[in-house]
Amino acid sequence: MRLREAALELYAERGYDATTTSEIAARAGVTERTYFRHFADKREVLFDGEAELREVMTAAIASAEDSLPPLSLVLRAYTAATPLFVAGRPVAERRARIIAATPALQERAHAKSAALTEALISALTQRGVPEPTARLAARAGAAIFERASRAWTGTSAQDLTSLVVQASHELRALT
Amino acid sequence: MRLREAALELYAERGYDATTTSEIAARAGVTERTYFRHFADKREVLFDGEAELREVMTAAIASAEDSLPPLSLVLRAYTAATPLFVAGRPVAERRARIIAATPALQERAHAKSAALTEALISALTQRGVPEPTARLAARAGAAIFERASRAWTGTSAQDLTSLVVQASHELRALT
DNA sequence: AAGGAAGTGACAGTGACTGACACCAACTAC
DNA sequence: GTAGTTGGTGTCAGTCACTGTCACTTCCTT
Repeated sequence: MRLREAALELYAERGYDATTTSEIAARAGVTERTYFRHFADKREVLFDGEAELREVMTAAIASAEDSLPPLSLVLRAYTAATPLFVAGRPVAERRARIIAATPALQERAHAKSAALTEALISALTQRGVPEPTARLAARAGAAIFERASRAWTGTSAQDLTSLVVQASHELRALT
Repeated sequence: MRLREAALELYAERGYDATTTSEIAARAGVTERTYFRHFADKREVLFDGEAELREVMTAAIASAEDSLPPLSLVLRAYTAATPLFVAGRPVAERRARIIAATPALQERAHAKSAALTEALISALTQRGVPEPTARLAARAGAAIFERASRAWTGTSAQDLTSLVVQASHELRALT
């Protein structure tokens, strides 16, 4: 979508607050009205990989072996999504800079990851995990993955999966 | 503040989307402009206990005994804040209903609790806890407290602190 | 009494977002 | 082939969240 690219450019060039949706639309060669037919609001342009991510991760939970404990299911979901992260790397980096500079976008980012966590919880409960346990597992998994992910983008050398395992041990050590 | 009460009433009566900031101001007996001198935006009226909460919790971490491990510090912070939760109970309940019915407010709520987590992380690192460990502990603590808090509002019978301990064991069992 | 700080009202302006209607392609049915 | 349907778009008008600016009051200080 050209709107996405246009927004990415403009937000990077002059900042989120200083760009109007009308400008984004203009750079993409369409009308402001058309912009709002594709994205719900000014922020949403930067957050539409989410749906695919959610599907991949919930599918990973749904199709995992029966023997796995809840937290492993969650971690499995995250590692199943690593191809998406790797593929989206170049865009994700530009995006991250913009979000880091814009409180309104950070808010949306938190909402998205909260929604993702809810989706994982729902995938777990559909497999029979009781809801309170599912909540705890999903949030623990998110914490573990965030920790691993930070280490990953920091060094960018190691394998993500092994970093996840390592972070799990760290969490275990904390409890 | 009368603006807070006015907003609470109007959001409950006709819903968040269907009330204007102008109406809130009018019910409080002031101008819309005055509303925006007190609150940054239409959502913020419902979220200003946050500052006090953050101070109490970070102070609890800063003033705890030296021997406590990171996760205990975080849980200590949450239990230190329970008087605030108890005191704010009646308002919190009305507030919760409104937030549950309004995606925009849920977004803000997530942002607030993320900001709180960041504050706890910072309080931990100021005590010498390395940042990655602090992040993990803060997020684990948040997960534990959420679980305990849900059980608390559900039954409303038991002591919150013991529910926190119980939730900690649940998390330990998951790892 | 003079002056400064803090809170407010009035007013004008920008920009995000919505609803309604018309237009134009491409594809389907008959 | 023509009619109708579907999906994407432009246009226009309108609402409302939010901001900058100026003037005014009140209260507190010196």
